[in-house]
Amino acid sequence: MKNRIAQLRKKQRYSQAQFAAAAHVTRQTSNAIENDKYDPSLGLAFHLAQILRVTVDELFLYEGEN
Amino acid sequence: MKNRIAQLRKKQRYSQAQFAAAAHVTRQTSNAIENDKYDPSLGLAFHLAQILRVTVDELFLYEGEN
DNA sequence: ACAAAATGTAAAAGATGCTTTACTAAAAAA
DNA sequence: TTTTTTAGTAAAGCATCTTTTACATTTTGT
Repeated sequence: MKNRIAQLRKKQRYSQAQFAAAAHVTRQTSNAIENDKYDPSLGLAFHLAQILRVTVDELFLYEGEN
Repeated sequence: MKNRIAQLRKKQRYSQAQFAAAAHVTRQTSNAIENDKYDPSLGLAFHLAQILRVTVDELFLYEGEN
């Protein structure tokens, strides 16, 4: 699943560390998600979307992968 | 996190078993999610939303829980 | 060029999601 | 009421997500 985290994070001038702190997760988690190492939990997906002021559907691009 | 799965599933006249089959998960998984035992993975959330023809944001109600 | 900040990555451990097997209870249909 | 279908629940095991600690590389600022 692809996402637009990096794009939107940069637009709001967050570093990965700042963004991770805002989301109450570690920088490693934030980085892994941003770089498609794995998908976040649903709750975290909502939280990230909220911080970036978009919907979950706008932040993540689901392509029937499975 | 609350959800509207039961409501929308019934509207489309799926049994839990039929719905689970459509989603390619077990009936137990479908039932547990529907009854708020745990949240689905993000991928499954998208899949369920797709089957019920709503967005993830419409299907799940995030209330800043955590 | 040098220092500082930001990003990428890895391994181990704990937490959560999903499956399998199996059994019970409630609701619908006959 | 009896049968059949649908829904709820539980425990064990494997898979995935997240943290912690730690280090390497790249980018930015001076």
